[in-house]
Amino acid sequence: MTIIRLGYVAMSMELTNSSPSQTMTFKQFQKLSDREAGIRKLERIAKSNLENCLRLLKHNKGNDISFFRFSSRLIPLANHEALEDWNYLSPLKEELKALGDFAKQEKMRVDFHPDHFVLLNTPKKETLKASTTTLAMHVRLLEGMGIDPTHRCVLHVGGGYNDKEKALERFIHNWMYTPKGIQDAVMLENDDTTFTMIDTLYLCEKLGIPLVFDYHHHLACHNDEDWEKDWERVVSTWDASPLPVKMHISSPKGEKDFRSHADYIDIDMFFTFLKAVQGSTSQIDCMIEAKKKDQALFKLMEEIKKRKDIEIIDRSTFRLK
DNA sequence: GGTCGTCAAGGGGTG
DNA sequence: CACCCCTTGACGACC
Repeated sequence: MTIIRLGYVAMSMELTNSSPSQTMTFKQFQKLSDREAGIRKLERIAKSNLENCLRLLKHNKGNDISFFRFSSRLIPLANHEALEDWNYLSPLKEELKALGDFAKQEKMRVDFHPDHFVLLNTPKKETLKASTTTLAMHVRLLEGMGIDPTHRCVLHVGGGYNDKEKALERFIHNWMYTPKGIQDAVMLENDDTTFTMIDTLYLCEKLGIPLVFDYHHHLACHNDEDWEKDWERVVSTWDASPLPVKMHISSPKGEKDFRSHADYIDIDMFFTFLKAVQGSTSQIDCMIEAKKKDQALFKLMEEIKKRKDIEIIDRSTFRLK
């Protein structure tokens, strides 16, 4: 019997004034006459983001939620090339450790999803360098928290560049030049426009990377692939991971804007997926990507509780009968 | 207190 | 090659 654990992304719609993504744009930073004062301000914003992030984890604990994606904007301008000399880690040591200690103490699965400008298959050297720098920042933050970075960063395969086969091969080529510390942190996700489940499986099996299956993306971009037929292969990409199988769950906003995320999760679509994977592995962690964030998780659980074919474990975890 | 424009990134599509 | 749209949340300006 497969345990299903739900998580949500980055911010809460319930907790007020708890943004972990407050920011200062580079344009604002440049306007400041005193660069050192600007850096101190960046540090104050980062501290507030980390403190709010800890509040979010405590909010999660209070609601039995033990699966959470950190915002990738915790440290504003951390990977900006004009601030390469800024050591953002040392002034944030305590806050990072507090976050990691709490997550470990409460046995929470926490991870990141660096945004879609992080591209490992780009043909441009500068873009690859910036992507590697951004990934290195994510790994450093995890290390600062005292959390093993293994399989904590979900990425897309990248751009198609008018030649999908070549773009896949370039991923492999660039991967060989990617530091091992970053390789170990990466998971790959099928996307909604270019790289299907089978395309992504090709890379994952070849390079030993866990595949995060996004069912909504699959419905948007599948090339007539039968996902159920190859689901076992997806599960196998997690064999060597210390973490359970992970997937993304979201629902289309509408027919016209099918690829956009709806406010909440369509329970019927979710259960169509769950029924098909039932029994395939001991646990699946489902990251809810909905506009209403934690409220979407709570609403989904309310609907799930009404069903007769499930057994509730806690406020974010259940099992199919 | 809503609403709109701006910020930042790379890819992708159009002309 | 030029342009604009995609996406995200924050935030300033405006009435």
